[in-house]
Amino acid sequence: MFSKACEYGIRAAVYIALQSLEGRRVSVNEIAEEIDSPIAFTAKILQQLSRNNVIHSVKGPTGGFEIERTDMETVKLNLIVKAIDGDQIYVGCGLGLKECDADKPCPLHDKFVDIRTDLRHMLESTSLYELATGLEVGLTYLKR
Amino acid sequence: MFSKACEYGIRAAVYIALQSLEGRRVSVNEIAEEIDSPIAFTAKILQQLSRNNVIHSVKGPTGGFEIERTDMETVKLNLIVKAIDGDQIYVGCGLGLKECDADKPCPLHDKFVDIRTDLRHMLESTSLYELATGLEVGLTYLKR
DNA sequence: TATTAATCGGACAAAAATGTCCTTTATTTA
DNA sequence: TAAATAAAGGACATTTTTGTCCGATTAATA
Ligand code: FES
Ligand code: FES
Repeated sequence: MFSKACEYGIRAAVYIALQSLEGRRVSVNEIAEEIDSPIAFTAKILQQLSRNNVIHSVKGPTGGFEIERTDMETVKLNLIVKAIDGDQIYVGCGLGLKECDADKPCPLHDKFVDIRTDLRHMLESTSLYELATGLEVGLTYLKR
Repeated sequence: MFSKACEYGIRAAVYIALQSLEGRRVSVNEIAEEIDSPIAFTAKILQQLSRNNVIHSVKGPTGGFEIERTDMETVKLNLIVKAIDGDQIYVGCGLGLKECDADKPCPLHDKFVDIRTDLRHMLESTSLYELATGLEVGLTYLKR
């Protein structure tokens, strides 16, 4: 469904949000440890998210990654997915035709669009804050 | 969502079903031409589908691929997807945790499972016959 | 029976995704 | 001001996916 990079990106962003709620700024090393992801690869993904203003980075000692409280409510998952995986999942044809076009649809078009629309709505309506608070309460996990 | 191999596999199976309805057996070359896919790669995928009894192959002159009329009604898309992509899309965690486990869920679990379940039901209820007849009527396309 | 047409299967090649390493840059603090 | 710390970024390595090539096998037909 999502690329590995995107999965790490979402998990990392949720972890950063969680720690930002506590006023803590976190390093790549801590993030990778807490979400069980490869450090250097995670660093690349965090750069992407930073460039796309999903998270905020600070260089130097006491530096690290954080998310403003207001951002973590306005930033929805679709922003992260688009930043990392692009928009193929939102606009691409389920059977791989060059474009998804309702005027010349593939055999699966109608049924596929239903699913894709649900997925899009879900991603557009889910904020980092919502996911982080579930974590905070101890109901959900970022690694196993 | 699906791998390229799986996309080609579904398109190929639908085309074979369509031609089998006309009593025609089709070659890899014709299939690849009609669904706009790489010939040799398509051949590999057809082998997989043949081994998994999704389609039937016949060697030698006048040979090719076909699907029994009864099979094309009982074979649902989930069989093709499982044969080619495995079952990660059915059982995997949306955020990439080692397993998806409702007892120790990732932050996205509930929302992701809803989508995944819809997708699974769609694939389990859609037959090749259904997709092929849409094509036959000229409402849908396998290439663009 | 020889030729031909088709899939099968294995080895290989190319491209994309995933992952690593190392140097540079910015910033804090001693 | 020097040392230490942390992200940024570029080059490189590995793995997976996608795609190609070619000889072996099977079966129809002249
Ligand atoms: S054309 Fe295939 S999903 Fe729309
Ligand atoms: S645990 Fe992540 S989707 Fe179920």
